[in-house]
Amino acid sequence: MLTSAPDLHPLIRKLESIVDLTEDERQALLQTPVMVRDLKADQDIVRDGDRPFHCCVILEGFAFRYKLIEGGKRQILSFHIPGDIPDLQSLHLAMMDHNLATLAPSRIGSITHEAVRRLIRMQPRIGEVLWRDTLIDAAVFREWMVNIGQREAYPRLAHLFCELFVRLKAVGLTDRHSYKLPLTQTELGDALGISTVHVNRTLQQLRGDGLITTSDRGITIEDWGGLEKAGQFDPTYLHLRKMAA
Amino acid sequence: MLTSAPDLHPLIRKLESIVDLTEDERQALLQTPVMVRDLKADQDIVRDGDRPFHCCVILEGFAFRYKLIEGGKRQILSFHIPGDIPDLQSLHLAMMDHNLATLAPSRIGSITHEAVRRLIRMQPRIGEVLWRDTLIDAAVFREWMVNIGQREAYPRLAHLFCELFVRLKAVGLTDRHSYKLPLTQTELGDALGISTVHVNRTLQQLRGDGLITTSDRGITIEDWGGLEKAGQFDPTYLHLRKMAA
DNA sequence: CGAGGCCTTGAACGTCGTCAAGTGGAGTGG
DNA sequence: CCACTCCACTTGACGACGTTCAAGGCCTCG
Repeated sequence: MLTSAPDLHPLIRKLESIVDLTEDERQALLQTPVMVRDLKADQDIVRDGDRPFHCCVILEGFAFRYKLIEGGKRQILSFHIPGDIPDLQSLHLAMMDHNLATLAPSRIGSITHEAVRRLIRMQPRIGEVLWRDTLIDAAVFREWMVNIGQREAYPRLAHLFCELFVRLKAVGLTDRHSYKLPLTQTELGDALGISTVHVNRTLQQLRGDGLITTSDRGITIEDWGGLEKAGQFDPTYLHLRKMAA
Repeated sequence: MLTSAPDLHPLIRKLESIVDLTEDERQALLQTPVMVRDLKADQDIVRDGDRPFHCCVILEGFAFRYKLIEGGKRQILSFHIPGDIPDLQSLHLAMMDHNLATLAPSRIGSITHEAVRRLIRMQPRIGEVLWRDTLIDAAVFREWMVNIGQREAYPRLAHLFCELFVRLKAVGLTDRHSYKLPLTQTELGDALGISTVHVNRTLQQLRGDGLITTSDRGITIEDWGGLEKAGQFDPTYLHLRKMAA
C-alpha cells in the first residue's frame, strides 16, 4: 500500500480513447495523489450503502459492479477494465446504490474526492472529460438494457463479447482477436439475466457455429463479422474516437 | 413557438428535489433563454444518430427514450416527467445513441448547449447539479437492469409503478395515491421487456390482488406497502433529498 | 358509421429455469 | 504423492413463465 509515484497511465490511455489531452492535462493527472492497493479476486472494493470519500481507478485487472436482491439473485451491472473509474459517480452521489468488486487479482488506485475536485478546478476540461466518461457509462447501461430486455440468450452473449473486445482493444489490451476474460459462466449469466445452465448451452452453440473459442481465462473471436451480426452489435454507443474492426 | 418568458419552474422544482438552490442560482436559471414548443403525443423530439445543439426540458407532459433494433423490437429506456432534461447527455456526447419522443401532448423547452455552458460558467454549482442529474439518470438505468434481468413480470410491473409514483411525488405531480400515466400496455411491455399480452395478464393480477386500480390514463395505488413489497422497491437509488411514503 | 387503437382472451408452443447428478481440474493437507 | 475438497463446467429431464398467433370487443375520432 504505497502512496507515491503510482502509474496512472492506464487512466490516461483510457481518457485518450475518448478525447485528446493536452500536455498540461496529462501532467496534472500524473501529479494527482493516488493510493494503490493490490487486491485478490472476488473482493468487494465498495459496498452498497457506503459513503465513499474517494474514487477508484483500475490500474490492472478486472472489476465489476453488481446489485443483490432479496431471494439471493444478483445482477451484474457492468464490467470494468484498466483505466476505468467505476465509482466516479460517488463524487456527486453520496451513497453507493450498488457494489463494486474485483473479478480477478487487481491493482486498484484510490483518489480522494478532494483531489478529484482540485484536479477539476485546475483543469476544467478534465472535469468535462470525467463527466463525459460517466455519460458513456450510462450509454453502456442503456445498451445492456436493450440486450437484456429484447434479445435472446444467443445474441445476448454475442453482444457482450463484442463489447468487451472493442473496449479492450481501445485501451490496447487485446492480442489479435483474443483477450483475457476471467469470467465464470455464473458471472456471465448474472450479467445477462440468464441462468448458468443456459449460458453453458448457449456458449456451446457459439463455439459450434465457429464464432468464438474459449480457453482457460480467455476468449478468441474466430469470426468477428459473424459475432457482430449475431449480436446485432454496433459500437456507436461506446462513443469512442476511433472504432475497432 | 415563443422565445420569451418561458416557465422554467418545473426544472427548478425538479433540481430542488435533489439539491438546494441559492437565490442567485434560481435567478440564473430563470434568465436562461429557452425556446418552447408544444408537441402532440408520439412525436420524436430527437432521433438516434442526430447531433443536437440543444437540450430539452420537459415543461408539461411526458416523454420517453427508446432504441429500436433489427427485427422491429423496441426497448424503452426511461420515462420522463416535467422538470427532466432527458437529453442532457448530448452536451458531452455529440451523437445521439437513442431516440427521445413524447408520450402524451407535451410542452418542451429547448436550451442551446451554448446557453447551458454559459449557465455553468456563471454558476458552477449548477454544473455540478446537472452532472449529478445525469448520474441519477444512470442510477435509474442500473435499477431497471436489475428489474428486467432478475425479476419476473409481476414484481417488474410493481417496481415500475412504485418508481413513477415516487418520482412524480417528488415534483408534486401526484394526487394522493393517484397519478396520470398515459402509458399503453404495449409501452409498458417495451419498457419492461415483456410482451403486451403478458403485461395485460399481469396487470389483471395486480388489480386482482388489490394493489392498484387503473383508470383511463391514470393509476391509483391502493396498497402502497403491498406494491412496494411486491416490487422489492427501495427508493434509495433515486437519490432524492426527501423520500416519499 | 367506418376505421384504427387499445384492451382482452384463448390456445399452442418455446425459450429458458430448476433440479439433480456427474466430471474434471486446482489447491490443500495428510 | 495421493486422497480430499471445492469450484467451475457439463448434461439430461421436466416444468413453467412468457411468447406468439389469432380473434373479438370497446372506445374514440374523423
